Amino acid sequence: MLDIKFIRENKDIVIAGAKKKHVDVDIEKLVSLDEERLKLLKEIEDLRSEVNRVSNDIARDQDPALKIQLIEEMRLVKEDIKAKEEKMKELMGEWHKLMLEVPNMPDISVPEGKSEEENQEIKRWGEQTRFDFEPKDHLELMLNLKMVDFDRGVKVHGFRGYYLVGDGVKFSFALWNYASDFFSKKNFSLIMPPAIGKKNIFYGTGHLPAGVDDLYWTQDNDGLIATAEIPLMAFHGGEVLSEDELPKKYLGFSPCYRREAGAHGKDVKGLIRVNEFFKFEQLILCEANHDTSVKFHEELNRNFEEFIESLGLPYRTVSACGGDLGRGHVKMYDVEAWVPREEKYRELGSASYFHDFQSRRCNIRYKDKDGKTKYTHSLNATAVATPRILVSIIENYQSSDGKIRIPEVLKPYMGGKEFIG
RNA sequence: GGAGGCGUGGCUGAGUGGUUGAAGGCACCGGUUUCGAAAACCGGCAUCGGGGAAACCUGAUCGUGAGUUCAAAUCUCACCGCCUCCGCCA
Repeated sequence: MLDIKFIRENKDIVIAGAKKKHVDVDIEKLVSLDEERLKLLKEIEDLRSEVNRVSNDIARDQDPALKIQLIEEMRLVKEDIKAKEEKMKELMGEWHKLMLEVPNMPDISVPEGKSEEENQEIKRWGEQTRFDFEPKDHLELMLNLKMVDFDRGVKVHGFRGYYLVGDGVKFSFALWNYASDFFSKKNFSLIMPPAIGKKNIFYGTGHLPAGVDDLYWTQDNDGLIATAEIPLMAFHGGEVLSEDELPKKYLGFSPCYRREAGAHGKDVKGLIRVNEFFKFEQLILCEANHDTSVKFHEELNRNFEEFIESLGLPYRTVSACGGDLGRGHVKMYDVEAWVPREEKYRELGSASYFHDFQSRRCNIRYKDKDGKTKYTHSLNATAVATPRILVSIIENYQSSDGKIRIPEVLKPYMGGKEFIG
């Protein structure tokens, strides 16, 4: 959520920002609605002020006739207030709806573009893996090695259902333990959040209102989290932190549930796009300063790149274009790993920053050194998402006999074994 | 799931319809005192909006939301949360 004052005073910037993100929202309407809101607010408050004043007079005054007269007068004023409040309620409903739709402003460095096709490559690391044999895809490899069972997965969950079995499970644990150690060394505190959350927390990160159909809902109107980012942001919701406890760095680990409602026909096979998976997520709350946000954004992204490098996966980093950014994002990098069979880079995770867009919605503030209360900035980035990352590891580390060489750094977590299979 | 109790400022704790944004205490900040400190004494100390250059004026806030009333921390209803007991359970 943006500050209405900012929107009011920088209408043109906000309109341009929304346009860059290809978000259709009527800023002109919001601003004129806000003018109306302030005018009505003033009227209501003046009337209330009168009621307050006269009510005190009534309490003090001893003359019963005068009392009755004042009470009668106030009854009329009350009716006036009621009518105006009714109007206000209506107006606020629309005002709020519009406010939630206003996207955060993308950074000037964000490339123009409508969809992910126009994301801009900013870095490449490693040689694209080539084989002197016909490489298999992860599906075939993992099925042969009995790491995954899709037939029974679909039988049980339906479309996008899967079981991880045997070494598929072991490999996941290895990655989780490795990630936990790797990021803990970078001073992130481990958290396992609730995966079921009350509806309001989903507004905090910006997953609502736009993403209703992508989330799962329980009969109690709670939602299943799509990422640990959601409960991690809610963690300090409503709190006022002090500046010296910032930055807060958290490494959340949680199951993630996504309906992938808008993705029918996309990635229908394999482990790239599934309805439930596990993810370690980096999250930072820091002081409200653009340069600080940028610094931590680069740091988060670099952490993730280092992690991928340590696994020896060739990757590229792209800067997401305006149209590919979520509403709350100021800027986002995607890290994409090389998938040999498809001969293309596929997303492994992303790093984003939000300025105070999320903190404002979550009401996370801090007292700065001058004692002023401000909204923190927030950032987050993937640490590792399984089973998606298995796709690129399995395909890049395959040998001609269908075995999978285990990446050096994971060996200690796989009981020292060299190969799967 | 059943029964009961509770929710007031950073903490504690008064307050059951009328100048109560809220007594008292603790904590905190400033001052007096002191070589310095403690103690004592004096003063200050909620948040978020609106108007204003400012002084200041004004609205809202006692878990949340609605209602009754000229007037609500106080009365009514719903919801949320916490505690105790019973049931169920990894």
